[in-house]
Formats: sequence, C-alpha cells, structure tokens
Amino acid sequence: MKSTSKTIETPVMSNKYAQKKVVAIEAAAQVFADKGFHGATTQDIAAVMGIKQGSLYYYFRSKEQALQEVCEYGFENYVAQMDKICARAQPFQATMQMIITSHLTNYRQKNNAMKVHNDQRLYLPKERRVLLKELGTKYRRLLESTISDGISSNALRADIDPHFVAYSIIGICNSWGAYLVRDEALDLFDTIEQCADLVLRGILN
Amino acid sequence: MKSTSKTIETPVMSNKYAQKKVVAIEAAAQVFADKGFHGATTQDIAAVMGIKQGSLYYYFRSKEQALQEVCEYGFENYVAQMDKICARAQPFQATMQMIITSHLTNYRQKNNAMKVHNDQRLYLPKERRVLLKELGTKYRRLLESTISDGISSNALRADIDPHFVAYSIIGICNSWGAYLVRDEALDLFDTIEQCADLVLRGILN
Amino acid sequence: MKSTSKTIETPVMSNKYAQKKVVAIEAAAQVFADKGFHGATTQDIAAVMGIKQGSLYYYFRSKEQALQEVCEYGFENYVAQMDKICARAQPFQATMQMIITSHLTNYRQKNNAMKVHNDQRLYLPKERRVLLKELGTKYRRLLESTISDGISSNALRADIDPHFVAYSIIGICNSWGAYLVRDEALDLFDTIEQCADLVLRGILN
Amino acid sequence: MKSTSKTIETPVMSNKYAQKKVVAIEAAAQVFADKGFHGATTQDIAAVMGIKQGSLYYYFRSKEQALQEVCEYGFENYVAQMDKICARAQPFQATMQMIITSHLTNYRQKNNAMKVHNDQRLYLPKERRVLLKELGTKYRRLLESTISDGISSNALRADIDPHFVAYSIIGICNSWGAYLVRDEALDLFDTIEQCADLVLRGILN
DNA sequence: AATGAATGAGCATTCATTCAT
DNA sequence: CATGAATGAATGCTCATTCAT
Repeated sequence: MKSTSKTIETPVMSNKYAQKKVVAIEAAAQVFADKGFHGATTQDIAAVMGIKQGSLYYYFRSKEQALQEVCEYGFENYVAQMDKICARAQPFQATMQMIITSHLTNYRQKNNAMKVHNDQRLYLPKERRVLLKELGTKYRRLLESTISDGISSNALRADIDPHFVAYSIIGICNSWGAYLVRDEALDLFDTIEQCADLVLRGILN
Repeated sequence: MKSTSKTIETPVMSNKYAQKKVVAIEAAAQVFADKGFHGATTQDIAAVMGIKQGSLYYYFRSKEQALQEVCEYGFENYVAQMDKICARAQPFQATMQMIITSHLTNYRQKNNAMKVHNDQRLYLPKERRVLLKELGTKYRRLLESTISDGISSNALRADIDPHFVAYSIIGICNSWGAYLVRDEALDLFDTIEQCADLVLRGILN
Repeated sequence: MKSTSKTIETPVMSNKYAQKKVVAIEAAAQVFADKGFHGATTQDIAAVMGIKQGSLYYYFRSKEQALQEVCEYGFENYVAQMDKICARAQPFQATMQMIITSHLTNYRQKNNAMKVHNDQRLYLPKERRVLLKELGTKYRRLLESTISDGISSNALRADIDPHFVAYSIIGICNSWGAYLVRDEALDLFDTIEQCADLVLRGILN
Repeated sequence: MKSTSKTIETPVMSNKYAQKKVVAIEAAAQVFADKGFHGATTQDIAAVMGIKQGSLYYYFRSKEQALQEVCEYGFENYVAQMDKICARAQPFQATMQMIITSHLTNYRQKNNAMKVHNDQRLYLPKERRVLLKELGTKYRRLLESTISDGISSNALRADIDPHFVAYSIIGICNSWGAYLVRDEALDLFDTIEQCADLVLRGILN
C-alpha cells in the first residue's frame, strides 16, 4: 500500500510543475499555431496560461526553447500513435485508414502542437532539431515500410515509389488538416474517407 | 486610341519605376519565402535590392502592403497560367499534367511569390485579401470545372467530389513544391510524373 | 560576567544563524568581488551558498543590504587589524611594514570583502555609508598619526603631508592588491618588500 | 579650389556622423564613469546625448560595444600622450613629472573615458580587449623603459625593479585621480608635485 | 529555515516607419 | 530617387523581491 501511495505521492511536487509545464506547452502550441512563431509574443502565451509574461520563463528558458518543446511534444505523440498503428497485424487498407484517421483527428482535436511542428519547425536552428530529425526518420520509415509491405503483399501496385507515396500522403493530410482547423463545419469522417479513397484508388475511371 | 494614349502617357520615369517595383516585389518575395512574414525585416528586403531601409518605402507603403503585393503578384501569375491551360481543348489527362507541371515548375523556378501566397497570406488582415479571394475563387472554379468536365466525359470516376479532389491536388503539389525548393537534387520531371500518376490512378493494385 | 551572560543569552538558533550569516556575507563578498555589485545577481550569491534564490532573503533584507554588510564586514576586520598594529610600540619602519603586510595579505587570502569595500562601496547610497565613513575616518587617523609620529621621531622627512602620504600608500597597496588577486604566481613577500621600499626610499639614487 | 573644397566637403556626411559618434562615446564615458558599466543604462547614455534610447543603436551596436569604444578612446588618447612625452630627450625627472602631470590632468579634465578604461575594462569579454591589451603593452613598455633609462643614467637607484615601479606609479596616480574627480577643491598642481616627490624621494628622512 | 512559484519593473535590443535633405 | 537620422513602440529576457507553504 505504502509503496503504491509513494509511487503516486513522490512526484507530487514535480508533478505539479510537470502538469503546469504541459499547460504551458499547450498554450504555446495554441499561440504558435495561430500566429506563427515570429508573430507570436511571449505575452500572448502567458495570457493564455493566465500568468504574467515574466513568469513564463519559469517554464521555458526562451521562446525558441518553447517552440522546440512544442514541436517535440506534438511530434512525439503523433509518432507514438503511428508506432501503435503499424504494430498491428492487419490488412494494408485498414492500416492506411487508421493512419489518415490518426493524422486528421489530431488536427480536428486542435492538436496545435502537431500543426506547429509541421509549419514552424524550420524556424528552429539545426541544433534544436536533432530529436525532431530522429523522430522524423522513424516516422518516415514506419510509413514507407507500411507501403512497402503493401506492395509485397500485392495490395499495392508494384510500380509506385514508397518514399514518394509516403510524402504525398503526408502532404494531402496536412493540407486537409489545415482546412479542418479553419472550417469547423467540415465533416471529419467524410474527409477521412475521401482522403483514403483518393490515395487508394485515384481519380481515373 | 485610348490604349495608345495610355501607353504613351505613362512617362519614362513611370516605366523605370514599374521595373524597379517588380524588383522590389521579387526581393520581398524572396525574403518572405525564406524567413516568413514576421521573421523578415524591411532591412532584409532592402539589402536584397541593394538600397537602404528607408528607401524601401518609396516602393511599399508598409510591410503589410509588401506582403499583399507579393501574394497578388504570385497568385495572379499562377492563375493566369491556369487560365491558359484550362482554355485549351484537350483531353483531361493532358490538362491535369499541365496543371501539375505549372504548379511544380513555379516552385522549382523559385517563384517565391507563389510560395509566399501559399504559406503567408493568412497573416494579411481580411481587408487585404479581397483580390486574393476573388483570384482564389476563380482558380478553384477552373480546377473544379476541369475535374467536373473530366467526370462528364467519363474520364473520371463519377463518385468523386470535384471540390475535394481539387483541394487535394493543391495539397500534394504544395507539399512537393516545398520539397523541390529545399532539395535541389530532386528531379523535377520525375516528381511531376509521380504526382500525376498518384492522383490519377491511386496506389491500389 | 557581562560577556558571559551575553554569550549565554544568544540562543543556539541565533548561533547557527550567525554562523550561516557569515557564510552568506562571504558568499556575497566573493560574488561582488568577481562581478561587481550591479553585475552580480542574488541567484549567483545563493548558488555559492548552495541555497535557492528566495532563501537568500532570510539573511539579507535586500541586495543593497548585502553590499552594505559585506563592506562593513571587510572594512571592520581590516580596521581592527590596523588598530592592533598601531597599538604596538615599535619603530616606524616596522609599523609600516606590518601595515603593508596586513593590506596585501588580505588581498592574497582572497579577502573579497575588503576588495568589495574598496571598489564597490560608492554604489551604496549615502545613508548606508554612515558606519563605513566612521570606520574610514578612524582608519585614516590611525594611518596619518602613524606617519605624524614618524615625522616627530625624525624617522620621516619633515616636509611631507601625512594625509597625502597616507592616501598614496593606500593607493599603491590597492593597486598591487588587485594584481595579487589576478596573478596567483606573483610572490606575496616580494611584493610587500618592494612596496615598502618604494614608499620609504623612493626611486631616486 | 574645387579639390580643396572637395577635400573638405567629401567627408562632410561621415564627418557629421563621426562628430556625433564622438559625442556618443563621451556621453557613454560619462555615464559609465558615474554608475559603472552594469549600473548604467542605455537610456542614461541617450539622455545625456539628448536623443531617444533606441536611437543610440545608430551609434553603437550594443552596450558592450559602447564600453569597448569608450575604453579604446580613453586609452588611445592617453597612450598617445605618453608616446609624445617619452619621445622627448630630457632628464628623467622632467619626464616623470610630465607623465604624472599627464595622468592626473586627464582625470581633472573629466577624461571619463580613461577612468572607465581603468575601472571597467575587465567587464569586457576577452575578445573585446585585444586592442586594449596591445595598447597596454605599449604603454607599459614606454613607462618601464623610461625607468630603465633612468637607472642607466644613474638618475635612479640600481636596485629597483622597473616593472614594479611602473605599476606602482600607475597605482598612485589612479588613486589620486579618482580623488581629484570626487573632490573638486583638491589642488591639481599640488597633487602632481606631491605625487612626484613621493615617488622620487620616498618618505624616509 | 527553506523553497517553489510568481510578479512587476526594468532593460537591451529590434524594427517598422517617418522625414528633411 | 535615395539616404541618413531619428523615433517610438514593442519584445524577449533578467532579476530583485515577495509569500504561502
């Protein structure tokens, strides 16, 4: 019992900080997603958190650090989802459906951090992108080997380039993701379905 | 007559001015494409033009005005191209090929203005986007009716949504366009071909 | 008796506090000596003490208060030494030797508080310098009457101005003291000897 | 005529800038001398110049740059004076008199830049002290060889260390210089004379 | 006795913009 | 046409200080 409660209690203090740090990251994500990294001010972020500007530096060493953490937070989550999806043994089409669903659902649920990662990570200096690069590589590999597997299993045409297709899927999804964020009336499931249909079957008769 | 007098009336200076104004717009486009609207400084733009910061205001009333003009310049060009492409009477696949070619070629030729329009136009206040909206509508209509025509002519499946497909194509093209800008080694014609193939035939076997 | 009761009255906690207060003063002295008053942060001082920034205020009401206490601590010590030296009945040259030794030894032993007093006390508002002024007066009198005595006893030339000479000696010593702090290889006894020699005999042949 | 006027006219614009830059350096010198580098604000300097804070950056790239330029300005002047003094063929005592006069006169004439160099140059990062180090070396050499010459010519005792004596003279002069700045009533010529007398003849009977 | 958390004021610096020349 | 010079407002960031716990 004790040990159980301990396991829960021990990180109480750091938990409080950790909890509020997450709040901080999400506030920053929201603001960066809205105004872009350079268009956002630390004041904006602090306002979303309900604290004063100076206090923000209790959670981030700098604005750039905040961008880095937002990007990592958003991308880590997303890559973890991909990992789970690709780990399941299931036919190709189901996997593709889930990947698109995961991607677009993230946007609709205002996963601002992912949007920020996609749109603003290039404003980070290279040193701050090391982890992101690793995650990106992992992610691309997951997607590309999913497609390669699809080819091997004859589900997909043999003459497509997995790398090219992977990148294209990301492109379509990001494009529709941005749309989903801007237009709340847009139906999520409809969008998912059409994306998948387009990618899988093309438009030719 | 009228047109003649007009051509004559605009004095030489105006011509010189107009020429240098284009230089200014392209300089601004380059800088905005590189650093984003908020990340760019008027000093950056002036430096590219080889003039001093204050002199820039001879060409733009404000930084925002510069962004607006860059966006309009880039998009006008592009929509004009679309117009020409769609005006030709030719089979659907040829049209689609040309559209994608036009889009991606623009990126490869560092048509920064188009990139700026795509990535940064939302930083303009709504009032400054009136013309852009009109152009966008025209553009979407051209693309969508091309697709609708494709459906009518039985070239395309009847169950696709022209609006959705149009938007998706733009998404893929922008995504690959950004890639083409970043990676100079990437082959342009290869990319065009694969884009078209993916959109037209999908990936399923 | 009195002294005994005093020693007993101050409770154990006070003792512990007093001990740690000295640690605090010496930490502040070190940091102020290194970075100057305005260049130092309370965080720096706390770090030297191994406590957190906020906790520093248990020992000092303010940063300025800390500077004041450091100065007083450093100067009181030094003036007390002077007092002892001047109280001894000994020939003038021996006294002068001891004064210079005392001054320079303090620097070499990283008596940062003295350095801070010499270099930074002017950043204190006048109200905070009352005690320091008294100490300074006492110190100057000690030094000047030592010199006056030297004149009376015919050890020194009759035509020198005790005030001027006193101030000059302090100047030389501070100058060499700073050097001693910066260059650890510099020999202490050598320096003392040469200082004394210069002051006493000048450089003329 | 033309050429004459040209020679004068050509640098007119840069002259205006250069003139005001000197004003800027002297304003910075005054403020740094008063409050120390870290205690001074760019606002203080701007106020002395009668311009707004932001405009200061038209003359200095940064506050640190300002400190560097002040130090160099102050020290260059002083070393140049030394150069002239030491170049003259004259007996040792006359040279020494002039050196002390030059040093103390600079202080009395509120040569704040020299004071700043003496007291604040250590707050500059090493990279910013390259020129200052060179000047310092030159200066020390001038002073030391003056003393060495004094020894050679039998004017000075053979058993003194030129380096030590040089440094001590600087120490005394700086000490009295600070005094001269603080106490306007102090007589300049008196101080010079006593400094020289002390250094040359010592205090022993 | 100490700390985590927050604050507010200040500060260096940047930058769009203006304007006389 | 262009520039030098200046401005003012903003912005990221630091830091002394406070206080509940």
